[in-house]
Amino acid sequence: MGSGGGRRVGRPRAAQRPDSGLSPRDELLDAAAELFTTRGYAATTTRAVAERAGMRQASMYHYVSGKEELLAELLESTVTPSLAFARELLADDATPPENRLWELCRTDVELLCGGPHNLGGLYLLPEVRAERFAGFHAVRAELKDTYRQLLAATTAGGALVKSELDLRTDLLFGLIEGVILVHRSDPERPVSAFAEATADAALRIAGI
Amino acid sequence: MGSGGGRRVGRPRAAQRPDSGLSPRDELLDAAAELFTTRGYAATTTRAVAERAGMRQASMYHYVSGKEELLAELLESTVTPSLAFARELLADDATPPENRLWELCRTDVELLCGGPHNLGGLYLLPEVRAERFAGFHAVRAELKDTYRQLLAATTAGGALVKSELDLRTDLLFGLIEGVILVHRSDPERPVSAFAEATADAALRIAGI
DNA sequence: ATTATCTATAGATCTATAGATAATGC
DNA sequence: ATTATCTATAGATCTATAGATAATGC
Repeated sequence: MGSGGGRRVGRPRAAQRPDSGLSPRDELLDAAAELFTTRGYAATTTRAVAERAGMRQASMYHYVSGKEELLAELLESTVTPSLAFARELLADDATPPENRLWELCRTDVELLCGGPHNLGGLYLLPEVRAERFAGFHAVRAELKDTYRQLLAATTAGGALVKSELDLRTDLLFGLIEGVILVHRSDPERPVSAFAEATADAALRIAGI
Repeated sequence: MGSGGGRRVGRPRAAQRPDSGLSPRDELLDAAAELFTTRGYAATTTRAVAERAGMRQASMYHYVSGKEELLAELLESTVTPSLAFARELLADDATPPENRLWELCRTDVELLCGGPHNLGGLYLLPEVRAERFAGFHAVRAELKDTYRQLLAATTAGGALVKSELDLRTDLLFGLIEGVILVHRSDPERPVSAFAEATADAALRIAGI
């Protein structure tokens, strides 16, 4: 797929552009990511997404059923890698829980703030709370639970009663997701040093 | 203003409701706060705001020029009290800076998460970045600068070079605003204990 | 023949204005 | 007369479908 040199089946696009190397569906997802994070979901029209992806508004429907599908896919694609890594860390009982928790924080900040668009910013969209995105919420809840388990496994965390552990988990997870706001206000800051500093801060919050 | 017993000038409203005690403009602001925070700004129609406030869509224009004015006013009304209090604290040199910073964090969390609607949630709307809301951004920037100055005045903060101080300020301010996300995910949690716990966490982040 | 795209558009909004109406105030 | 509201609607969208078109593939 992707390029292929030139000749492609089907009517040519009206506005020809240099081949991006992406499949048309990925071009749409990329365009949607950019527009949803900067202008918001409701404020982004199907026309804006399609034209940014290099096609006409109606052609979009050849690849997706509408805006909702684009947002659902973008959301899941951001949280799924986090969860996969979190599960690995949870299983790795050769490393002290404190170190694993730090590493989880650091990679999550990298994932939320790295990449071309501010994908983490999607989490802030009010529309995300809709039932339609239950899949995303389920994965995110499982990720949060991994934070809780790792925190509970630390020396400091082991000493907490449930309500305290829950509060610490919420603050910890809140700091990690809140980092989206910090990144948004200064997108130029180098991500990797920032991710480490945030992981340090996260452990301090957790009382470690 | 407000009630007055009953008899009011002008054509009666089509859908009569018990007197809320608020002026019509405040009824509109209240309705907008609820809808903007839950559904988002772009997704909220002028009709939805007006009817929730108890009047017909067109009547809204008697009080405001449109949705933008409502959002601008709501934004400023949330951040202005924070800044007023922050200035007081900055001037109060009888109290140790550590205690003043803690108090600032605590009250800001109360202001962001207290109140009937999740007003802090307005900060998360993508539309807020628009030039139109420069007034809000200016006030917010001044508030953030107060955090920086208080942090710099602490023993721990005084030892930091500028770039470190900036990073700590960003993380600290990010935690406070990120608390909106935590509150959103569990609005039932009692605010005042939560505000204190967040202030504790904030000072730990700041390295105090 | 199959495919990817296009153009055109119906139907459903949504905003903001124009002008009518039903109260009180004097 | 003044005021707060109403009803009606023009003009500007925006979404999703129908049907045409311009490529390649066989």
